[in-house]
Amino acid sequence: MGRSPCCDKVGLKKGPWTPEEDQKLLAYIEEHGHGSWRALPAKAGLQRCGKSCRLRWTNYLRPDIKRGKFNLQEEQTIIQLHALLGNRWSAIATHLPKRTDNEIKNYWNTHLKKRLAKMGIDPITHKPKSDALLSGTDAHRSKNAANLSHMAQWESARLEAEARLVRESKLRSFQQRLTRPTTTGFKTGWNSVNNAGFGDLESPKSTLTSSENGIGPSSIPMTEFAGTASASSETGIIKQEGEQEWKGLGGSSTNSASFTSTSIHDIGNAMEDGFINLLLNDSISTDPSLSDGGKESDGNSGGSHDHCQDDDDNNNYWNSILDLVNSSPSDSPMF
DNA sequence: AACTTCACCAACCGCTCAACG
DNA sequence: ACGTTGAGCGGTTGGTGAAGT
Repeated sequence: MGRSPCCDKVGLKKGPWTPEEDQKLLAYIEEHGHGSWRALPAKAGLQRCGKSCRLRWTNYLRPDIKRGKFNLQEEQTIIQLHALLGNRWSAIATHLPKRTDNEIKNYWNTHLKKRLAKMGIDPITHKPKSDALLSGTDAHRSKNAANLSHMAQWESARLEAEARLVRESKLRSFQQRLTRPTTTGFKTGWNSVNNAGFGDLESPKSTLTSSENGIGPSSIPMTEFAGTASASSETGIIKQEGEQEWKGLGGSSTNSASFTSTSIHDIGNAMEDGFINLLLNDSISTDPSLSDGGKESDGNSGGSHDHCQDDDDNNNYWNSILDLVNSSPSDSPMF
């Protein structure tokens, strides 16, 4: 798997792009498409490596890019998807129309990560920091320890499920094209994306994107997360089309210790049976201010909440994440 | 006004994976 | 089956402007 020499080649320019270079690249792609990135620079008359051209195009020049400040909704989306997907920026980016993975990554690193840290939330685990975990009563410590264990279990399951989904989605995508175009609910949602004709759009996305699409059906707007300031319902959870396939997502209180992901033939089932309950029932401690629309904490980060309230908040937080995943890009951001 | 520190973000680097011969 | 190549992804760096001293 040799790495391409790329910009190591002598004579190739590096560093910031000039307006002239941008113009050349834009003009060439508009006329010919990018084709082979490696071959593009020579054809376009650029002293750049193909990789540099590709990055410039995907992160800056592409016409469907939205630039500027992230709004509250976008922040919520990033935080909540990050809680679920981790640093899978390209996957997260598919839920944020017109935003690039690079931009999201930068925004996370420069804003959101710090904000969460400031709120006492570990930006990696999206849980209260360890020092917080170690404080409190024995009962709380015990519970937190259990949560850690569950989180590890969940993470493991999630990764495995994701990997499986990548493989299966490709197969299923092909099969679906041959059979039925209709979709309802999350289990087939990704097929709707595939069937919706996105195939002829340029897709620089990796298999992770496929996996991600597999989780989320299309056509559901990313609005109003649980517990957000804008939440419209009592619970803050929007009932989405296809939610019946998520039955029990928020209401069940059965113990999820039996969850295994070794046969996640259908990630929906796996999520139902497994980490959803696990998350919702075991009350993963999360700063409630997170659920507050991603806004800066107003200072009542848990202290004024009783135990039940914490559980509700946690449920809402993770519900909202799952709800979000149950949605998909309102349009195709990248492709 | 000069200097330092901080924040932001475009771009690069290096790794991985898939396609292809 | 194996090696090579192209492309994508995530982590990191470095330049630049803003804010602070």
